[in-house]
Amino acid sequence: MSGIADVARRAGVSKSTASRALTGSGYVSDATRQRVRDAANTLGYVPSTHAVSLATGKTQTIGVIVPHVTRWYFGEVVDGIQNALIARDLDCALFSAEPGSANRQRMFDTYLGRRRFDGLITVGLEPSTRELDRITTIGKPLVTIGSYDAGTSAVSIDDFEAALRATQHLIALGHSNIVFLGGAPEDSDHSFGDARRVGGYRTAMTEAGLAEFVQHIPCDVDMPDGYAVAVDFLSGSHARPTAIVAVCDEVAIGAIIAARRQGIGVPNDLSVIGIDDHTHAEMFSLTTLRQSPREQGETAVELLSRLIAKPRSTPERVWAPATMVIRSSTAPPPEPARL
Amino acid sequence: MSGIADVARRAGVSKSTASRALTGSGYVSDATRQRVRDAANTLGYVPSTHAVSLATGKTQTIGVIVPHVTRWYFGEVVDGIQNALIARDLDCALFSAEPGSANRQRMFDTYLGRRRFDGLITVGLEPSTRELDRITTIGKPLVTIGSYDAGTSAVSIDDFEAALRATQHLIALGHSNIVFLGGAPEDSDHSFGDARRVGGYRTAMTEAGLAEFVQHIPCDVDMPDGYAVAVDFLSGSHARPTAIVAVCDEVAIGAIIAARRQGIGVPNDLSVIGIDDHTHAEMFSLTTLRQSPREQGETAVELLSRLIAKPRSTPERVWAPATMVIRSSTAPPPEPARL
DNA sequence: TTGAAAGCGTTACCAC
DNA sequence: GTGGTAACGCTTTCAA
Repeated sequence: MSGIADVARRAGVSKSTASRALTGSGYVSDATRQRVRDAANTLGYVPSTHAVSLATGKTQTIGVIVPHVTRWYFGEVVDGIQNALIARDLDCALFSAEPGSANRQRMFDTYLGRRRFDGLITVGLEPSTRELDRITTIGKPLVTIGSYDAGTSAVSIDDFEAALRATQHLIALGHSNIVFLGGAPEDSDHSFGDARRVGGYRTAMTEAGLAEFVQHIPCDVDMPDGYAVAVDFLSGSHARPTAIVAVCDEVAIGAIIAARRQGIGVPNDLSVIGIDDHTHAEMFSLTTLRQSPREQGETAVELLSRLIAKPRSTPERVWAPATMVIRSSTAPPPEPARL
Repeated sequence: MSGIADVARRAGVSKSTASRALTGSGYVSDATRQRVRDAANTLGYVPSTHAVSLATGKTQTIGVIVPHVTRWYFGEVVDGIQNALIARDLDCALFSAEPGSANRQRMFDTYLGRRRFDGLITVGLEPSTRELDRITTIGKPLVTIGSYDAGTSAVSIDDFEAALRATQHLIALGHSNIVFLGGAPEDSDHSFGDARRVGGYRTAMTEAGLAEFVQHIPCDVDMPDGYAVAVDFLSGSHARPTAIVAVCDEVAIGAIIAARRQGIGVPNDLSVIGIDDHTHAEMFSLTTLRQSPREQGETAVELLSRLIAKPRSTPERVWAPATMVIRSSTAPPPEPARL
């Protein structure tokens, strides 16, 4: 574990010169620079990041806050962030903030306060006002992925438009009785992306004169609950819808499985469209709006790096693309419905 | 951003006393301790971790190496680790090491060398000998989850026994033509847990005098590939097996979906058993051996903490439990097979 | 029980 | 171009 002093001695220069040669800041002759580098190499010199941090005030770390890492979207984003970070020689400190957990509170109180990061990326975070307040008073650059939008730098798809297009696709196929499946109930106070998607659906329906058919069936945003809720309402006595817009692919897939279980053919009896293009979407021939959380993670790192380099620059809002991928879970409604 | 000097001044003591009072090391009178604490509180004092690290040599961070975070097992483990870490006031530095990626190499070379962690947890890592070498020469405490076993502290289920029991369950139901689905091919050089599971299956079959039926069908360890490969061999012309032992639940679920698609009834025509008790297992009524990656993560943190506290202590090997959860994807073989 | 001062390993300012 | 030296913010002897 040799330090910069050892390197300097071996290269026959002072610590300051060695530092300059190694970090590339300030004037050093090419000859000395080479000597210092050689010395560092043969010594296997690795700078102590603590010392560097203490001296520079930079941590070379960025913090990532994520509700949990087990849902597809979050996992992909984290992997994307990781990749971008490694390429830039930055460390990734992961903080999970499961909604409602004691640890979340602790994380906000203790961890954030330590400021062991040069910048923060929050993914899918739906902060309470108290939490939001905490985050902003930290005073570190911040980029938000796929969640709230408070004038900070942010990247996400346009949730409203994605759901709008998904719904319009169904309408164009001839459907009228279209249901929106998934997300928190309308009156819930923390519904961010979900709520915008419901909004897009609602608007598409209304604009097409189908306001009477508008129906939002809330459920947890995961496959098992999508399945369970779909089983329930598909077997209900009311007029079964001919199409479903799901809040995301996981819920869509849950619905497809539910339908199959009940002998309801997809897409012949029921069309289903999702949002995401989940890894499993192809397997279920799911028509969906593709987004790439991985790339969103990379983009966020890019924005954050810029913010760290120029702290006073204005926040940027990046709209990630969502492109329609038509597979075979959507089709025109069955004949009777057309009458 | 007040420092310990400010606290000391406000409490009317020296920096050293303030430090002792706050860290709880060394003698301080109760009265002064209280005064220092009050001062720290009103000032909102947060120690600079860099300075602390520099002075103590401890980083208060533990590193977690994981291939990626998008598979169920890994995601759950990481969440478990996170939870345990937060409770101990430790930071989590995440390193992804996707097999074969350029970043993996970079991570091993650069990141590990920085030693910005007091200990390391590797999850499902299947290290090359070069990588293994690198990890051990780091000289930091190490705990391994669900992967190789090199005399270091480790936690995982007994893969061999889990597959053995899964297979025996099928045999007890009356099956003979039982296939093992998933994992790397036998001759692959990096097959760790998978290979042990194949071994358990093979042993159970042999012991039951069913050696002639032994058949390992490799596939990637995820649902889409389990599905694809199952579609293939279930529709093949050869005698279809009456039961499948899947390397994990994701593959098992893929197989179930494949079977359904082909009109093969589960469990009437085909029994399927998995290992994991994946979040989706219940939804597919999957019989499986339950393990809790979350708890394994927590256990690993516990082992690691002990190792960090007493660096010379001997490594511990923890076998996580795997308990059979019988749902309805397994049943006796169809009549013809019994003859 | 307390305080002064010496590190910990860098960077950065300021002379030379 | 280069070297001396003072930070950076804390912990930890060692005296008192």
